[in-house]
Amino acid sequence: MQINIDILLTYGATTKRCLKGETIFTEGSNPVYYYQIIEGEVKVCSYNNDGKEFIQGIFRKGQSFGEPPLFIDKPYPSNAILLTDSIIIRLEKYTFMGLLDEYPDIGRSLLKTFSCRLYNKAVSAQILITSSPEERIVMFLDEFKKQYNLRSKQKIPYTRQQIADLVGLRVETVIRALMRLKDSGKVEIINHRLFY
Amino acid sequence: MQINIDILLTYGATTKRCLKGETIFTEGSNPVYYYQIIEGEVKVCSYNNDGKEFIQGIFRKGQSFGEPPLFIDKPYPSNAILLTDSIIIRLEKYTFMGLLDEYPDIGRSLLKTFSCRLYNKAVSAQILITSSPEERIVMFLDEFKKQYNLRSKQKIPYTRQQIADLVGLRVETVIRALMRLKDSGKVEIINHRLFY
DNA sequence: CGCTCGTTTGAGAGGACTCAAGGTAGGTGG
DNA sequence: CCACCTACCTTGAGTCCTCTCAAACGAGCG
Repeated sequence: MQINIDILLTYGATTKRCLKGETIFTEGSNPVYYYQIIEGEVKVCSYNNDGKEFIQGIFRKGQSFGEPPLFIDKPYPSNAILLTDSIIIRLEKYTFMGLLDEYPDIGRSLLKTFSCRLYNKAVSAQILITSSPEERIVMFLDEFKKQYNLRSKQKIPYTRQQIADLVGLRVETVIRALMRLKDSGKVEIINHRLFY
Repeated sequence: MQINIDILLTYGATTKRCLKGETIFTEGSNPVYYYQIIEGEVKVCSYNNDGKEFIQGIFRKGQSFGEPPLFIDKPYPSNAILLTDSIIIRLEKYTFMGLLDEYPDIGRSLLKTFSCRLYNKAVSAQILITSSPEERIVMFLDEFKKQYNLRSKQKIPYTRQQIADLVGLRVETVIRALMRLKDSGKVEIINHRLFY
């Protein structure tokens, strides 16, 4: 989802520079803004009782995030945290709703975005119930590449810890699985960098 | 999501009686219809490489299902199978899109539905990465009750197998976890029937 | 009664997790 | 240019517990 920045500004949106590690919203709080990334990276994540982190998704330049709770009367189920220094533009919830009324196309593309996300969630649920760590990781990598239309042997822009948090495993397990995947030729690891 | 049946019929939707076990659509096939349940129950599920089933969701009377792929050019990521004899109404994809144009309210409520589902998926991802079976099940039951606004000590309308397939465990594990939950007083089991 | 579908119980194996420690790369500052 | 720091990666050993397989029990229905 991406709304033209000029339109957002016309509607009174404000931009803000933020630092790596800053929190945009937290689990349990009530949604007030529509957010879109002008520059930088955001992770949306939550924690289970053990304190284990699960990354619902990582959003990059141009993408919006955290919209669903705006439409239903529920607090955020997750946290949004900056992975890098970023510039974020945000628009007040009610203004955003007005904008939706004015521009039916935005509603339509939001439907598309949500559809896409639901699709991805269906796939990632699939990943989460797969028992073999190798399979989980390969499924995740496949999905990642499909999402960004990448060809073979791309550098994977995730740390082992992030992969672990995305597929629901522990770092050590991810590392050991990646080793086996390297041995069987499915991935390449050059100087600790992962390629697929 | 629920569209008025008369409107659907006006637009040329057709209703059909179907039998328990029938498949409405299958993983990998291309979406052609919007579906809504007039009577009965549908499970949307997929299978991982081990053949283990994962239930993405169970839909009941009045609900629509399988809409997201209509909006993006992707095949279904899951199968839809009838859990009971049912009556299903379906509308051709392109007609459905036209209907969306005519009735902005439908688009709006679809956004709400999708938001709800994304919210639930966020929660269920949370469930899937939780290690303790007891916790998984309790989280699932909590979510189920919240979704339907139920109070305490409700009969849970799922078989152990279905719970297992919903939270990503094996039947036996679910049964043993339920036993422990019964012992600790968190659930009640009367004559094999589960209450929470 | 006899079928079917769902539930229960037991024993054993495998493998992810945990904890603890050490290694490596890239950036910073003296 | 080197020492240091931090974030990330890697390895090992041991435990725990889910999964697997196999078998039996229970309830509902024609």
